[in-house]
Amino acid sequence: MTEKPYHHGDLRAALLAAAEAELAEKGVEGFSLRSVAKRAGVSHAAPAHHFGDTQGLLTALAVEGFIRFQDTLDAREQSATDDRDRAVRAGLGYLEFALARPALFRLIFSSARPDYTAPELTAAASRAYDHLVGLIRALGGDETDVIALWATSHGIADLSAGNKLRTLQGKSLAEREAMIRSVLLRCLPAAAPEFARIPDRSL
Amino acid sequence: MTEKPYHHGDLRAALLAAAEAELAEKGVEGFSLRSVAKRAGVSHAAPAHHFGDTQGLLTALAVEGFIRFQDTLDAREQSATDDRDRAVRAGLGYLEFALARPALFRLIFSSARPDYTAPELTAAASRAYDHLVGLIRALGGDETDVIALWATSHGIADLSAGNKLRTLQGKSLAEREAMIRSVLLRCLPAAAPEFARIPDRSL
DNA sequence: ACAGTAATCCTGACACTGTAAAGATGCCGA
DNA sequence: TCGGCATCTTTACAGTGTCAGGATTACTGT
Repeated sequence: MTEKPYHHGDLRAALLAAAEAELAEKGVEGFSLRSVAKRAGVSHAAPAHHFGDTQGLLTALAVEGFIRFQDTLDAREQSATDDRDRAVRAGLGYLEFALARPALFRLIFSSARPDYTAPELTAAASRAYDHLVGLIRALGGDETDVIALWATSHGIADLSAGNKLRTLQGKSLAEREAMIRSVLLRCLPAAAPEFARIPDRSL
Repeated sequence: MTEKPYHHGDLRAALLAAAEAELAEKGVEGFSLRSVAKRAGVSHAAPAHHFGDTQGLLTALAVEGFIRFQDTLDAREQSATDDRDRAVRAGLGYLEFALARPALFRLIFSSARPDYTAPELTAAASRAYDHLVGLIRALGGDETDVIALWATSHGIADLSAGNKLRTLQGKSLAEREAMIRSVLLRCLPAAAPEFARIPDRSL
């Protein structure tokens, strides 16, 4: 039987997985490095070699978080009917991620614990941002439109992750999505002029 | 001379002030109760009597935070020209507070450390929410409009507090306010029908 | 095949943290 | 005045992050 070899084999990945579980249970503020090591069945100082310190581990976890975040958005955008619908779906994906992994969401967007000067992290974050810019560009939007879509998507997601939006929680899933869609649509750049006046059937 | 009497006099208020300073310097995640006690020039166990534990202190601080938050919004709304402008100014106040006290902002909106079941805290939070609902009601809006204004205001504020909106940081203050105003205006319920079509002069 | 080196992981230690228990101090009412 | 009580301190303990040094294993060149 494998009696726990001295060398783990892939401790780095195991620690990242343990860290994600720890994060999901305790949140960013209750995150403990020693507890992560215990989860991975390894000594409390083992993570140091792979990640340096706690900040290093959380930075690596944030990188992974950004990738999963983008994956969630991409998955939703797959089934888009046009560019406008695509942007709206991105916003819904934003919310989906925040609800599915609230702690990870907080880590990558509202925590000071990761090192945001680390090149891998800035790269991962920039990738997500560039993707957003692409969505708006496709609609002929400008900087203001980018801020509008991002801020609104982020606001809905962040408030939902913190259970602040009680109004939405009472509704059914269909009702919720409908409300959010209508909110997100307001943020998009105005449709082509010949259709801009048609009340609510831009889709 | 006052040679440090055994009884402080108003330690509760002094601790709250020290806690706010600690929060501003170290952030929610670096907040230390012992360090707060040291700031107030008192033993590390002194806060226990007034606030129970760290959560109690942070809860009390969050209550104060909500009050200041609302004060910031109110101040901005004072100089509003009409209900529409009032709602926009509220959003700008939201941002102002987040930039002036990012850590306090995080504490009341994105932290799991305060006890959100505490009646004083839920009361303070509800007051802010009710005020927002009032703003939307005055414009003839519904639940969706409340979410739209809140989420967008919150998104801009939260992203700005975390220095994520590099786009805005480059601009001048006037440019920034103009962009945000235009974003917030999209979230408001449509203006009265006879003015709805006028391109950009709803103000 | 084998020795040396580097990578990996562990043990032990230190300073710091939050919390609880028990003692010291001074205020205030009976 | 004096006892009770709120207030604050001291002491203690378990848990945390990080560092230094030692143990174990894998890998590399010969």
